[in-house]
Amino acid sequence: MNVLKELKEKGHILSMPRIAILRYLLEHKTHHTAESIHKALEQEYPNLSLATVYNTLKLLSREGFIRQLHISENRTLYDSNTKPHSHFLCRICGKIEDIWENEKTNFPKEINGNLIEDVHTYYFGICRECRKKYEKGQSH
Amino acid sequence: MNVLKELKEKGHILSMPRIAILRYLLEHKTHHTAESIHKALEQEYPNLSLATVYNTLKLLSREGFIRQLHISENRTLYDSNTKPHSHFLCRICGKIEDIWENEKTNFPKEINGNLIEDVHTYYFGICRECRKKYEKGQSH
DNA sequence: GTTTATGCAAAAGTTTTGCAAACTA
DNA sequence: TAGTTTGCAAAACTTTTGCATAAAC
Repeated sequence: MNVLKELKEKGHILSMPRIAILRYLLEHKTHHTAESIHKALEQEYPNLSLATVYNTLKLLSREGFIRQLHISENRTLYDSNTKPHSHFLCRICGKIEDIWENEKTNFPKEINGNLIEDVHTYYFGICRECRKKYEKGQSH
Repeated sequence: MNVLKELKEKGHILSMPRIAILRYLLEHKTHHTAESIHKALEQEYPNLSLATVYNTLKLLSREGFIRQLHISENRTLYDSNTKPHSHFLCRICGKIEDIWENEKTNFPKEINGNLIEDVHTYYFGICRECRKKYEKGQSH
């Protein structure tokens, strides 16, 4: 994996837990919590600790291999899909959906003298499926 | 205050803590944490509890009097300025700045079948002041 | 008088940290 | 071997909750 090489070139040790977590994230390019990653790997790596998962996720965020999302309340999500995109959260069922908008790739590089390095856009509302359920409920 | 009347009309009791917190928020239209509000009011209301601040902020968010921001890590910010605007977070000093963009008032009402009710846009980068310091540091 | 909110303390949940042991280079 | 990282447990933080008391309507 190219990413492992990159991580090493940035001066970090390629430990077992790091390789395992990174491989899992690359094979599952979606949103994860530290706990969900830990759960997913605990069969294969029985003594992987949650603290290590947290520390690794922090490292991978710092180095730009994943993105942290703060769309859900009081819990960080880690997105292993780093292509620029937005997110939608359904306030009924809690589902999060990727939103692909062309203009998100070219955001302003400066606003009021502030250097802009990244943008996160979160949409909130009611998803397709919940709308259907709701409309059915209304119609009879 | 008109807002107090509104709160009452929505079926909520106008208790002392609620009036105090709401008045404070209206007089300080910026970003707060539950703790900062509690600190600001503890001289005037010595036995105001932090739990009540949290409960009141949740109520006010639900009723649309304030907006919750999740731009900082692992701590909710409450914005008493409800006019549609975005936010910028400096990754050096941690300062948060309001960003006023015209297009933020008319976001799409539907994306891929999902009903969009609200949008939060967070910009990340380096603020004016930190850029100056950094550029000075580079120049000698 | 009935209902709802408060304050306190305890609980719950997420994330971080200290440190001896284990691992990587 | 030197320097990092790990796992564990404990700590740190933010936020929520249960319940008797107090306040609002």
